[in-house]
Amino acid sequence: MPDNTTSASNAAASAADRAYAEIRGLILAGDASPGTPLREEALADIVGVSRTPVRDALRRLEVELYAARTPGGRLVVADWDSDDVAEIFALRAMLEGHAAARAARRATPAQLAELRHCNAAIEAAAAIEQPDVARFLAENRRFHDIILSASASARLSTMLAGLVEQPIVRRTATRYDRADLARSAHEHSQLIQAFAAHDEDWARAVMTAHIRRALHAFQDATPSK
Amino acid sequence: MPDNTTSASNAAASAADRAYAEIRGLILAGDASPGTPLREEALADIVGVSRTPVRDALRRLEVELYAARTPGGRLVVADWDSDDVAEIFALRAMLEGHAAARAARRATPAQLAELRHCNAAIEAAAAIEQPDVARFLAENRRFHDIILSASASARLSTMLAGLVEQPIVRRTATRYDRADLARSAHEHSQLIQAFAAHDEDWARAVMTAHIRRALHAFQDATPSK
DNA sequence: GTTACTGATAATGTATACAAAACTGGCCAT
DNA sequence: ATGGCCAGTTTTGTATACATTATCAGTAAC
Repeated sequence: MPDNTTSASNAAASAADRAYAEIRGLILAGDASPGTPLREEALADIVGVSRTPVRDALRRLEVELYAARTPGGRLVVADWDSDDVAEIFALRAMLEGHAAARAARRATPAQLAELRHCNAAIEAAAAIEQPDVARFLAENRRFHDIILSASASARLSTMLAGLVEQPIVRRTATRYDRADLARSAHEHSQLIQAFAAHDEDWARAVMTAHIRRALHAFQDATPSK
Repeated sequence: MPDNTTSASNAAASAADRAYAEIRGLILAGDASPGTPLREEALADIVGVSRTPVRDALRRLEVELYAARTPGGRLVVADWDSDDVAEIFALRAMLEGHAAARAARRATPAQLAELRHCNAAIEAAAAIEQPDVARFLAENRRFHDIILSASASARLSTMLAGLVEQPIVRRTATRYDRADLARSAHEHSQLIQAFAAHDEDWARAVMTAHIRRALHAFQDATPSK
């Protein structure tokens, strides 16, 4: 699966992809706080490539709203307040709900099997004493990707691409509640049931609830910022 | 208003913007039919700029799904079947409905006045014997832009930017039904009422209905393709 | 006749040099 | 002091040359 935007630092990827991953990493890690200018040449030096692929990466980050443009055309690290996070989750709830509805209509037996397999891995990662959070995040991401591809809409995939990981990655810094992880897995299994029944409304409702709960889990885990 | 992506061919705009407008024009006019390769150098010759701004333009067109990438990384004009159009309208209905709900909460008296003024222009364009379709389209676009800015969500604006004009521009080729135009204006006035009452649900419902009706008007006006 | 390979060809990806525009500081006038 | 203006500097925008990768035609082996 050529999902190079997911993997952390694929050495074989193109210079533009490496620049994208690295700069996004700087932003998400907080090394570049909101408002910090993103200067092409400086970033080119950091990444070790020329300005051209850096420009490419910055354009992508701008579309995904990691970066914002000043009136004069310069880029700075975007500022995300709590309203922004709520808005992201609201949009995710709508769009992923829609994707789930479409997936319920189209899901093939093979895709259902894949989802079950994936969710089993998620449960395994959540069930143990010290939950394997990295594994959980990776498999969770894959679960949602499978649904997205089952929904068979390039537009949805494009729109959600910029939305999915953003808050999740930040939350990685905080610690996960084991109960939350188990709840996620349970909601996933409900989702699979809805797909198996080809019930669009059910799938949409479960997905919407799933995302909304994630919002509140996120807010609870994030002190105040 | 720095909305350069809307105007047809702003001579003062940057090379990248001109390339974007011109290439998109080629696609929407049908001069480049679906599947046609979009070669950077050839397009650079056509637009009269170098490959660099053409690359920029193509990246934008790719994000907005005017162009699709082949497995090897080459770009071709994207193919839009009727399912695709229906999907675009479904997404627009969700996202613009959401925007309307947010706008209902936030709309200022100044924005309401602007919307009323704008809709008066739309009614004027629709009321005359030979409707001024160009004027109608321009003002209609402005109407929706005002709502979008009243919704105060950069994310929504970004996401909808790539969605709004696409089917509308194509429909320009077909002739508009005068009754459709009048209906649009009427629905807009309902929308303004909902904003004035700060009723989010009402605004969302009216907007959703507005877009869904537009879908069916579009489908009726488009023979079969 | 079909398939697998190999080289030529043509496209995109990257680096760098140059042009244009925007920010910064200081100066001058009020 | 404050506000506007002008030059220097920095930063982005554009052009072009080079590197790398994908495509395709032709050929040989089966």
